[in-house]
Amino acid sequence: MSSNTDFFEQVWEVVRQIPPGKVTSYGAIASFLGHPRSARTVGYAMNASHQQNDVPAHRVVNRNGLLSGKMHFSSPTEMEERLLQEGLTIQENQIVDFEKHFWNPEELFK
DNA sequence: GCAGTGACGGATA
DNA sequence: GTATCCGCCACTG
Repeated sequence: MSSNTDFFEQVWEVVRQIPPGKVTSYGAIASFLGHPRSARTVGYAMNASHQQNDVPAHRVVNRNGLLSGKMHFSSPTEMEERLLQEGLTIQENQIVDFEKHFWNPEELFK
């Protein structure tokens, strides 16, 4: 039976597949799940992903490469520090060369 | 049940 | 390129 929160689980499942050093956007995940206009809900799922332990929400940023959700982590610097550890470069709360580190869920089918 | 809000994104002006 | 509006889904008051 599909619950109304099934969308959240779908989002978490995709986010779990994001390889280290890579990032994706809310819209990309939403579109991959068949809801190209539900990027906001993806963000909401990320907020709820705190109860999960295998969801690297720090690898999900907005389409602008901006760390829009850093303030929602345990510490406002946790997201940035974690991305830096994975070899990414952060400047002004934004990922440098975001397009180069962008990971699309379609890669799962490769 | 209605209105407002949110870790967004695309279209339009 | 900037500013504004609309849409989408889930949650709260």
